[in-house]
Amino acid sequence: MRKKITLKQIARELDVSISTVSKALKNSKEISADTIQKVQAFAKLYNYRPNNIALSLKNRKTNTIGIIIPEIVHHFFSKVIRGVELVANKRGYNVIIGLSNESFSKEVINMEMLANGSIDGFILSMSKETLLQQDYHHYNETMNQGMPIVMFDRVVSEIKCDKVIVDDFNGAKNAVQKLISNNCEHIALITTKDYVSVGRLRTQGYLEALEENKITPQAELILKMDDTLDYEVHLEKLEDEIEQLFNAHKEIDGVFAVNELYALSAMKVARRMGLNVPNDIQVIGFTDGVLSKHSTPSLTTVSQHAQLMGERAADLLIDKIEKEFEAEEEQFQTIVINTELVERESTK
Amino acid sequence: MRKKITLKQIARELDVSISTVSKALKNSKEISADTIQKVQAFAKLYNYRPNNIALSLKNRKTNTIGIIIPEIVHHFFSKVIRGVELVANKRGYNVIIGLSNESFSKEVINMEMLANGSIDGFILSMSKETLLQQDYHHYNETMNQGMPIVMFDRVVSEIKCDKVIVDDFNGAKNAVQKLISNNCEHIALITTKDYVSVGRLRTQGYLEALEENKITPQAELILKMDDTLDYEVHLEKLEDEIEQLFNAHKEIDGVFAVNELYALSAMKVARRMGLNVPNDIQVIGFTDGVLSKHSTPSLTTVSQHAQLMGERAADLLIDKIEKEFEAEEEQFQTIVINTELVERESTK
DNA sequence: AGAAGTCACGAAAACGTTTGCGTGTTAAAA
DNA sequence: TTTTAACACGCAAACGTTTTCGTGACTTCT
Repeated sequence: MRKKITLKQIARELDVSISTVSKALKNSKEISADTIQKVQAFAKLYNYRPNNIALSLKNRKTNTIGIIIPEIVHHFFSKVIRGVELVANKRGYNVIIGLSNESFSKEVINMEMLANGSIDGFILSMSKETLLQQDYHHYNETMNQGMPIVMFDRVVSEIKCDKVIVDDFNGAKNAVQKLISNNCEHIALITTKDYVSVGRLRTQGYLEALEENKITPQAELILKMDDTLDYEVHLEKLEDEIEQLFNAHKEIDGVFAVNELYALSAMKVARRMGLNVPNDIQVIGFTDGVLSKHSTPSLTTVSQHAQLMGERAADLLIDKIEKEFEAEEEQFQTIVINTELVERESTK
Repeated sequence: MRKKITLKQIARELDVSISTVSKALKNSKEISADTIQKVQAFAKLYNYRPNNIALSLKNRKTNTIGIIIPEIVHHFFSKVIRGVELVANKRGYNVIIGLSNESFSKEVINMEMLANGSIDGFILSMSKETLLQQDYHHYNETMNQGMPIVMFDRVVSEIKCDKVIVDDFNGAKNAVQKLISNNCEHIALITTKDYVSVGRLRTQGYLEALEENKITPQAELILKMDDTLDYEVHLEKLEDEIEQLFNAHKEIDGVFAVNELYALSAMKVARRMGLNVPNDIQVIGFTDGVLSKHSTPSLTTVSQHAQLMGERAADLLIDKIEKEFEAEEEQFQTIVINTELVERESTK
């Protein structure tokens, strides 16, 4: 087992200086053809590779981007990561991940770990806890130190940085419009509490679609779940509440849910109550998940193009990193990713 | 926007030497209380943090581990990552990811990118293409340079390194035994081609269970899918073949599938043919996915404890990294993770 | 043959740390 | 008062690169 070889070792073996070796490997014309040949042969033999860390230190650039997400076991986020990784690799960058686990403190810790020189910039989506506490100092501190940040999906207007978001409002609106066009007259909304911006926007889209069609929104048809609960408990409670809703409002013939699981639960409850999807009740979910495609009936959803979001975020970030030197006045942009209604069997 | 501050800058401002600053920050007793106080106050004011890259270079240690997986948009792998991240963070390490996308060359490229000093060790699962080509030189080269590797799930005996694997054989055997105990007499197997070791082992488990129960395995009940196909095409073909199988063998009353999707497809086809799950036909899948839990009927599966695998792999790797100095003769271990049969609605 | 230019290479600084050791100043011991 | 010891700090090397600049040995003009 021979360890990695360095310039210094090559230099010693070949009895030349370190600089000569370095230049020879780069085919510098300062070096004679003889020496170049000799050095390169030796380097190849010993499989020399420049040490990345040394390069990073010298160049004050790591060619690595950090991505911090609340959770990785989640289709949306893993698709985003894939997108990020895709363009990052293409552009010569590595990706280092940090999971906040929806916790504020873990988010802060993780960012601090990476911000100390390990990476050139951040791509991140805020944890729910951060969203709740509305404490954004760590983002601003990081940016103040000259580290660019691109936020995606869960953003907040108070933070000035580049952003990539989904057009939640129109996505929801179009989905509900679809239900209306399919002759639904009593459309329920299953959503989360409002502190997450995306939930709020989707609710607004729902309301807007109703109003445009002269349908008076009914508060009783809106179910707001508390999604900070433990997963298992949550699911049971969710089904219970949906069942109550359906029982109290037999007239419901359409459901728009802000995520896949809510939509699936609605279908499950409906079936349990003897209702047929999509004949008695139509359902649309919001997400990019895998459940929708494989459920029975398969679920019509609003696709978020998660991978595309990752790609755009990465491009945005790398662009900013690489033209850092032009210290023109900061110019932030927000990219809005359009949603797409993927029609499957849960709607007519 | 003030950039990150360094020891040198603090030293200059306070008119002391760099070493004094460094020592003061570490509360060295070489330094007077006065100076310590002064330096620390200044450092706190400017939010000084040691530069990680410089530390990595100096210590010849990055405190980062690289993980290379074939695909991230996949519950099994993202759960593994979560496990790795969990213990890595707890033990003071970062995680950097590389996706091979099931491609040999991408795997090699990615490993080379990371092996040049960016990380202290690898955790990886082989790509299908690598498995097919049986070209393992990059693993051996990496290990020869003193970089420890821990492989998980998809492993191969030719490579000498630490491994974390699932007990595929017994997992499969127990699942099939369960079907048999539930009075299934004609059990079909839906699997992949044999080049992936895990597929082969699961098949063996299936056969073993049959034999132990004096049931003669029938080749016609075994469906081997070619999973190198494009996903969509694959799915259609899969359903077709399952349907043919079911039609040709109406006596089938149990199905064991080597992954979630195959199991789900089997249920789908069965339902389409008017069969009731689990009354007419019982189904068990192999996986840790999210589909099983939320399908209707929900699917009985062999859980792989993916997160646990990640945790064990990370511990194994970090242990090796940290006792690297004891250059005793290499000792590799293989950790076998037991599976667990999670009973749901697709079995009686 | 002396001046000028080319060639091929080495020295050294820089990136930001840590740390062993040397040193000047002061205080305590002889 | 001289020797010794403690104290508080600075120097310099090291990690592995890249790159600017300097320099000795030839070659080539005039």
